[in-house]
Amino acid sequence: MSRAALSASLEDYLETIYNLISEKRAARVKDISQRLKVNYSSVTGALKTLAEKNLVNYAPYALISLTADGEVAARDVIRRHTALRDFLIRVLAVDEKRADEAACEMEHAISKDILERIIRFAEFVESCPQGGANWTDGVGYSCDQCRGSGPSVACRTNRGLRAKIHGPNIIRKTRREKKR
Amino acid sequence: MSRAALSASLEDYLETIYNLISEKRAARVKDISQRLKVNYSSVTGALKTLAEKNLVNYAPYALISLTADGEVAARDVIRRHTALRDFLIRVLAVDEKRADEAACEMEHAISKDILERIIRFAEFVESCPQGGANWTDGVGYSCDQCRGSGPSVACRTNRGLRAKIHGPNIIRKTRREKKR
DNA sequence: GAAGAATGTATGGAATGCCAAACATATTGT
DNA sequence: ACAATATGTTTGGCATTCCATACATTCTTC
Repeated sequence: MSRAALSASLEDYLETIYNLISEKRAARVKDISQRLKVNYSSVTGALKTLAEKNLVNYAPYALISLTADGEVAARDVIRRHTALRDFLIRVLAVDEKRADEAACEMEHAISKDILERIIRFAEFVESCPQGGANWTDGVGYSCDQCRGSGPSVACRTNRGLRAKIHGPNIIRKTRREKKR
Repeated sequence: MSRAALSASLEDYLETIYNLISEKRAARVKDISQRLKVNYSSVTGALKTLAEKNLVNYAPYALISLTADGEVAARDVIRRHTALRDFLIRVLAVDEKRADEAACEMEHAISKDILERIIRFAEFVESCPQGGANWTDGVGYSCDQCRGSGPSVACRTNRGLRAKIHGPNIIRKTRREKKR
């Protein structure tokens, strides 16, 4: 099929085009160029590539729009971006600006499987009263019972359980895999 | 700071070299090539680049070692890899193989700030019983208090949201994915 | 210790993705 | 309407990173 896995760069273009269209009803080379901080000519080049892949409707000097396929692909990227952003903000307490920047960089390197878990986990942390952790700058995380810096007594009592649930300690050997 | 920010590719080479040296006391072109699934000639090329940057000691046909700077850089990559891997395994309950693969891809796209938080958060989840969430395949996350058939008091307070997490409707089966 | 196997290097070429500068088209202001 | 300006395109060039092929060196084995 045509599902030929887009490069990070092309994903960025798609995402930007989608956002521009939702915000301003139209995407222009100039705006894409500004957002992505690349040269006009880079944008033209990318648009041609995306047009070849049938993801954007592109004609010289005309406004740019997404094809149906392009919209699907863009939404997928944005879903990853949003999920990561939410996770960073809600779970790791990263401020919005940084979370957005970081999501930008990480969104291209995340599998569906892990994305799902991140989404679920963020939802869980948000909704489960037991799961609430608080980030204290310069200190780390604590929950209401564990306030202060180190783990409390209560926290220690359950270590065995934790270990049982999550399995024994982890081997730290790394293995490499071919990239994209 | 001669820190000229390495490419993802060069980081992979460094990491691999480091691991090979710790495992086998020596890094060879052949082994690097195998681990990274690239051609011998790509390895030679990368080694030259790394040598120019004073990160590896490279002489044709000789064993490869890291310089002091190279070792620092490699450890930094590995720290990111390990932290991500641990987080994925311990917090998101991803199986080891996948966690390792994912860490590989994400390790190049993560800022120091966020890395620190991830490390702290994983530590927190590990040590605080209140922060422990459990991933149930096909169901999602739950905490100990939310377990079992009936919702606990704590959970009832949040019933609407909890239904979203625990309810049978949102998540159906584990989905397979490929891509990338 | 030399033939053959294994390992490593050099070269040339391909794909991606960026930029600068020259050129083309469109839009705007008077 | 049309000159000035803004926007978009083309071209050529550079850097990265990979591969295939041919060549070079080192290691192994008889």
